[in-house]
Amino acid sequence: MSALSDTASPLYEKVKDFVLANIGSGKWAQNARLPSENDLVNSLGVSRMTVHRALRELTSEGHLRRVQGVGTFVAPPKAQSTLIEVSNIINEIRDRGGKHRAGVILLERIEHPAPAIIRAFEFDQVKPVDHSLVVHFENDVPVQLEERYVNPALVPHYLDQDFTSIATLEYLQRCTPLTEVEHLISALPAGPEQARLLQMPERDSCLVLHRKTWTGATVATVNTFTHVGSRYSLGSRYRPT
Amino acid sequence: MSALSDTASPLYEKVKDFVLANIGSGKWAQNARLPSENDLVNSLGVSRMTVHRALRELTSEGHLRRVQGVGTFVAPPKAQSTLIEVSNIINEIRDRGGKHRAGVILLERIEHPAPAIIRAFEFDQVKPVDHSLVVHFENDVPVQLEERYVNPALVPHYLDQDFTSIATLEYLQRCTPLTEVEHLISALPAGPEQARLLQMPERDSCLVLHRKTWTGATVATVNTFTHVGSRYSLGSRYRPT
DNA sequence: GAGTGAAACATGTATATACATGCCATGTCA
DNA sequence: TGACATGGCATGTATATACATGTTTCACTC
Repeated sequence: MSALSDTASPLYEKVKDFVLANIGSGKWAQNARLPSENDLVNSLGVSRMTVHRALRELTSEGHLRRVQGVGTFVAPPKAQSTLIEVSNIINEIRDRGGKHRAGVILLERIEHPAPAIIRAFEFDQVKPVDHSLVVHFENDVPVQLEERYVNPALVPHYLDQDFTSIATLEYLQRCTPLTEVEHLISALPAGPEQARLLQMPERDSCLVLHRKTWTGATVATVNTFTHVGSRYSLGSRYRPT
Repeated sequence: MSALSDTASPLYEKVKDFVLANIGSGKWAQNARLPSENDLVNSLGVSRMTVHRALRELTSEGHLRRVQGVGTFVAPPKAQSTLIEVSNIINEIRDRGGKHRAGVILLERIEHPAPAIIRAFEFDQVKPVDHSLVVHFENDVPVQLEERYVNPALVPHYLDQDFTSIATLEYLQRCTPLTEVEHLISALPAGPEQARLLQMPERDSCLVLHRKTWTGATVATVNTFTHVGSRYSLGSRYRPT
């Protein structure tokens, strides 16, 4: 009666999956202490070296934190990729000081079968997709337009999210064990709809961030249009291990 | 008479250092085959598990490529960070097909003590810095302006580089064992000089990539101005291990 | 009560051993 | 000459064992 899966993957992979599942389900919360290696040896029925390898790899991947003589702990959500701070515009406005006000308007929110434009983004073509359109304000001036295509099945409680208080990219980052990320950044003249929503002249430039996230075979896409005049920028910092 | 260092680090670390040293010195060239695990066991005097761990970690770090039943090989220089394909505009133009021509003009190339603007970039303030200004053309139309501040001491043979044939970011990526990378992307109206060099109206938008690379304490900076009308974009794809 | 030392316990490393798995070259047989 | 089997060799995994190293706890001593 083992808690490990019965797939064909190696044992140490099963141990890793077991640990990740417990973290993902919330059973082992952030900074919580894991059972010791010997506990896992007893409860999982594998050798200590196997457990040790699994925990060591999870540590080097950033999921765990280990302290010799003390124990193993769930690491805070890691910066899984670069560009994660990108477009967290709510925080940016907040950091500018007290006299600025951040605001958000949710313009549209529908669930619908994937149309052509979404199929082009390689969405799972069967299930409906949550499409939402959000405008970010600073002092009642629109500075950013976010267009999201997210498969709700992928993200737990995605539909319950409060878009006004939580940065969406940050939330997605937290919840999706992403397997691949693609960023495309360009500067394009605003189309009619973008110009209307951002209250800007129609041919003025938008800074566009197209972000595509894979989790297994499913894809989530976020397009962010930023009014150039707003002088926001997108940044990232990467520190290799 | 072991080939391993006599520092206090663990054995498997010494094996890793030994392998990396042989790769770095060029003794084991790219795609060359390494001695087998058993060979290394005999020549280094450590157990196979220790050798195996070292090689496994180097593989997961992207330095080696291993094929079961075949052997271990020196991996091609890894994509050390995301955004590496960024701005490799020479390749992008070449990939568009035969009817396009890529061109480059080196406008300015001086070595000078770091002025204020460079000190602001946290350069080593003592040594002179190579400053160069390069314009990329497609079919005689300027599409991109690159402004580089590089410490020549950092990059071997940097001054001998042929800017017209080799993508600079690619070259820097190859040569510098970077410890940290920062990207800042913004869309800004072109200033007088940028407008003149890119032959564009002065207030039209530029897509600007500011790239700052640390190697230890020294810093290299590349600013890239792309004319929005050229419809080039900056992209990256990240695949976590 | 304060300080000390040792036990208990955690992770970290190193080794020997065994077997599994995959690739390739060699040799045999048709 | 071609197809196939096989042995050799490479990496991959799993285990038991031993010891090293760092932290906490707790009992004992002064």
